[in-house]
Amino acid sequence: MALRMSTLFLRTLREDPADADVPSHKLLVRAGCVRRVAPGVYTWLPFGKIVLENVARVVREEMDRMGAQEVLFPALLPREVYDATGRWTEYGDNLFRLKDRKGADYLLGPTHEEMFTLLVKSEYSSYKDLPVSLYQIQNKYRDEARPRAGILRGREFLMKDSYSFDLSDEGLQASYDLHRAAYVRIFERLGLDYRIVYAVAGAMGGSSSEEFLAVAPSGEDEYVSCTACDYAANTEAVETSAPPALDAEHPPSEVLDTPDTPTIETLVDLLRSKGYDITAANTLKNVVVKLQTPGKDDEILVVGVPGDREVDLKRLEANVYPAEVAGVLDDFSAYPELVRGYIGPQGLPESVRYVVDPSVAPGSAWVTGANAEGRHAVNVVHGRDFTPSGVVPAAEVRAGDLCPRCGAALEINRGIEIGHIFQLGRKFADAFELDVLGPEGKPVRVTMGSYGIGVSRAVAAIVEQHYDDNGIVWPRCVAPADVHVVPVGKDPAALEAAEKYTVEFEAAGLRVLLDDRGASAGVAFADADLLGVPYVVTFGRTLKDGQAEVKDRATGERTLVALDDLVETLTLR
RNA sequence: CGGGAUGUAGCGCAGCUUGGUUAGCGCGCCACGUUCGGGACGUGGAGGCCGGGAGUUCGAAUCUCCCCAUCCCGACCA
Repeated sequence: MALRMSTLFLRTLREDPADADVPSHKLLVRAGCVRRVAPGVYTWLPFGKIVLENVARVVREEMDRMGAQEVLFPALLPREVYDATGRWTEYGDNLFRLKDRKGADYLLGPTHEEMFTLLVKSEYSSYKDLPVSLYQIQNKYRDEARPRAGILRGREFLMKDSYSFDLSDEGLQASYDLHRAAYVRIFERLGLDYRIVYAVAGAMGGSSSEEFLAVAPSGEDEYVSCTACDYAANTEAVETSAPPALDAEHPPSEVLDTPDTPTIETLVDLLRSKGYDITAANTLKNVVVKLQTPGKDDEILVVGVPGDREVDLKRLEANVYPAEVAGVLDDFSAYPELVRGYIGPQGLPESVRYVVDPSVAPGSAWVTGANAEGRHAVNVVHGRDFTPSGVVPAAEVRAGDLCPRCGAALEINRGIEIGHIFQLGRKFADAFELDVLGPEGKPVRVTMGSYGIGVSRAVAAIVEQHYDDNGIVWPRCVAPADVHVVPVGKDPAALEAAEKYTVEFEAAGLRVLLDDRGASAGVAFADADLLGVPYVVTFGRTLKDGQAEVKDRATGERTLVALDDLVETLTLR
C-alpha cells in the first residue's frame, strides 16, 4: 500500500532542532524519522522505521546468504551469565543494571558473547556440528557516559551481532573471511563509502581485528590511510615502522646545566641560544603514565617519545593490554626518584619500567633529562647509554607520517564505526569450557569469532553521506519509497492522475509515497526534498500535454515524461 | 568526572542588563474566506507551573542562593 501523506504519522520540521549539530541528527528529526525520548534514546516514527527495517533486511539477507542462522536472545539477562566472564564487574558504569522484585540482579545486554557461547555449549557437543555461525538483530543497551549526535551514539541501539564457532584456527580464519565478505556486500548495497581498517582487539581479547568505517567528518573514529597503497588503520592501531638501527659514532654523552627548562619548548629555546642546532624532534620526552591492571596494584610506566610529539594515551593503551592507562601522573610525591621535567632514561632505577616508541631507534642520540633538577644530557644514545625494557607504539600519529607497508605518506580522516569483525579466539570458550568431542574421542576447545554491525547507526551513517542543503537523499536500496508522487495545482485532474499512477506504479512493484495532503506546491516540493525519496513525480500543469515531471532527487535533474512511459521510465532506473 | 553553553507554547526564538498592566514573535495547529508549480494571504482562535526549590521585594521570567536537566568539548567507551 502506498504511503499516503494525508494520514501518514509524519510531521516535518522547517527548522533544525536546537539540540542537534551533526547533519544526520538534524535531518532525521526534521524529516520525521526519529524523536528523542531521553539522552541517547530515540523513538522511530513510521517513516524512519521503514528505513531501519530496510537496512536490517539487507543485513539479514547477506547474513543468511553466507550461511549464518538467526536467533533472538532476550535483552534482559540475569547477572550470573556475566559473572562467569567477570564482565558484571569489568563493564562498570556502562552496564544498565536492574533488580527484579526478589532483589535478584539483572542487566540489559550490552553485547551477547556469553549468551551465544552458552547456547552453543548447551546444544552442541560434537565436532561434526561445527563450524556454525549464529546471529541476531537486537537492541543493545550501554549507559554511555556521553551519548551524542542523535542516533549515531545512543544508549539503546539496534545491532546485528554474530559469532562463529570453529574447531581450529584455520576454521576461524575461514569464518572470519566469510563474514568479512558478507560485510563488504552489505555496505556496498547500503550505498556507503567505507574503509576497512586495522583495529585493536582491545578489551575483547583475541587477535585479528578490522573495523568498517563510514567516511564522515562527524565520525568519532580517526584512521590513517596510505596515499599510495591500500594500508588503512585506526590511529590507535597504526603500526610504526621502526627506523633502521643506526651505528653512527656519537660523542660521549654530556650533562649540561639547563635551569628552568621543565618543558620541551623551554629546553629547545635555551639550547639553541647556547648554539646547539637542535629542534624538539631531537629531544626525548619522557612521560610518566599510570597503569591499572584488573586484579593488580597500580603501577607507573615511563614512556619515551620524540619531543615534538604527544603521547597518544589511547594508542598506548591499545598496546599495553590488559592494563589500562589511567592518565598522566601529576603527583610525583610518591616517586622521589623521578625528577619532574628532567627525567631521562639513563640511570633510572631498575624499579622504574621504561619503554620507548618505535621511532626512538636503537643507535639514535637524544637530548633528554639528566634526572636532576635543572639539568639535561646531550648525546644520550639508545643502546649505549640506556636500554629500554620494551618498545611500545605510543607517539601520536600525524598526517604525513610514513606508511609502515610502503613508506608513502599517510593521511588522517574520520569515520563512523559501522562494523567490526574480530577473531575472539578461546577467551569465552575458556570461560564457559565450551568443548566438543573431537574425532579422536577427546574434547576440543572451540574457537570463536565476533562480528557486529550497528544497524541504527548505519541509518545515521547513510544520511551523513547522502544529504544536501535541502534534505536527505536516500539511496534507493534503503529509501522509504521508490517514488514520491506530488499532485500540484487546483485542477482536480492533478490529484486524479496522481491517484491513478500511484496504483499503476505499485502494480509495477514500485513503492510509492503519495502527497495527497492538498498542500501548496512550495510545501509539497520542500517536503519532497527533505524526505529524500529518490524520484519525485509531479502531476500538474504538464498534464495537458500528456506529461509528468520526473525529478531525480540526487542530481536535481528534471525531465518531462509522457504519461504512458512513466512506469517504464521509473522501473528501469 | 573536568571545562563551556543553554533551559520561556508542539518546534525555533525574543524579553532578563535597568523587577512593575493580561509574557511576546515566527513556524506549526483549529475555523472561515481568498490563493494554487518552489515553504501564499486575510480575519478569528486554541495552546505557557517562564526547568525546580528556597530567598530578597509591596511586586520576580527578570535579582540572590541551591538543585535538576539538556547540548557541546575533553576524559571514558565490544
